Amino acid sequence: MARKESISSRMVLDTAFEMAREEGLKNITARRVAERAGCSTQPIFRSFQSMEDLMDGVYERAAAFFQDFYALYPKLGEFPFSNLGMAYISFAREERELFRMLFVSAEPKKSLYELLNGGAENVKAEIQAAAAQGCPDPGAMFTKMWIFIHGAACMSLTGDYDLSDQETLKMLESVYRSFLRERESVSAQSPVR
Amino acid sequence: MARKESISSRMVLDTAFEMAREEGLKNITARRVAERAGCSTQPIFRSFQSMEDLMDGVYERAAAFFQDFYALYPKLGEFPFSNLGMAYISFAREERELFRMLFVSAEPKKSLYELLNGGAENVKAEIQAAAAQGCPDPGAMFTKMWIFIHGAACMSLTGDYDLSDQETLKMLESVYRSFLRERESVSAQSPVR
DNA sequence: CCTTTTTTGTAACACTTGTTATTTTACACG
DNA sequence: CGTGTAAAATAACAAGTGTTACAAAAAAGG
Repeated sequence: MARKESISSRMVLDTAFEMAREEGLKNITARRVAERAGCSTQPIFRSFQSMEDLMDGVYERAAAFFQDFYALYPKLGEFPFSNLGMAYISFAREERELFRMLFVSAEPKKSLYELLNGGAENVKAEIQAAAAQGCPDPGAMFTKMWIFIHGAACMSLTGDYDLSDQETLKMLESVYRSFLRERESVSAQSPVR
Repeated sequence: MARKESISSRMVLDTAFEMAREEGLKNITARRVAERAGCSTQPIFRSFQSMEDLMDGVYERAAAFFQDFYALYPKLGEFPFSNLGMAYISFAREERELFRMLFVSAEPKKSLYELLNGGAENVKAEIQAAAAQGCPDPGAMFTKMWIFIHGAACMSLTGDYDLSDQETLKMLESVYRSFLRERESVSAQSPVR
């Protein structure tokens, strides 16, 4: 009875997401998405109420993408935080723009806990693993490890980090062992929410 | 013989810099700078060839601002990296937008060394101080300390870091001592250029 | 006071943006 | 084979951008 849909909202979101992946949210316009999708701007606004709406969708897609990346990341090290750390740093290196969007943008839409695969379960597991290895203050350990991991990830954004995965893994383990030995504890209040 | 200048290029740059300090470079337009400076857009383009030119000036001003901030930062701790670390982290917390512009933006115009007060002198001093305290691999020590410091700074950008200066200082010292004890060394190649 | 010269203000241009009105197109049912 | 209907294309609008042509203003020397 009516014309068949040729540009689905899925296709629009796919296109916008790929662009965001390559160049960030900054220069994504309705016309450029349309051009890349091979259509006019009309199908975009049929699927999404506004560009802001589409950008929200891109953000959600990026969050899901990170969660998949994390879930599928190969287990490289045996010590606590090795998997979380390596996945996080690799994500920053391989998906700079998505990492920026999710973890350093000015208006964070989701907290770290939300982004780490449906809550704090993974984080809790790492903390318990550290405790099992005799860490006197697992909370402080997590705080410090996380700051370090975040630092390496953010450093890769500006091209100031060029260690290989192997070197990174070795460094993370070395840092973890350093922290494990340290008796002094940081304040009880964790900076990571 | 001619009309007296009422809006100097200095005034224009001051205005644009203050705006960048508050909200970043993103939404700075000729008309908004003019409005805030209390003039039309004309004096802006008399002083600067283009908006890009003005933004370059803002960046240079931000770099100088950071160097002053660093130079004048009170000496809070005695251990190596305490001054550099505390100044860097405080700068990130107190001047989020400037920190973003200088240290996490996609197109870094100046390297870290250039930004750290005219070269690597301060960094070298920290490394030598660490060596004097018996650090077996001062280069690796610097790499790890710097990653940690950068991590804390970047974490404060998203509101995920809320330790006080005192707590931060204690944590930095604790981390430094952890690294000092660690015998294992990271790869010889430093990620920080 | 008048003229010259430079600075400033006004207004415009060309372009890009999100968004929407309107026309065209293509499908599926009668 | 029309014909109604939803989708897509076209083209427009309003707002905002950098930038510039041009007119108004102000200072200083004659």
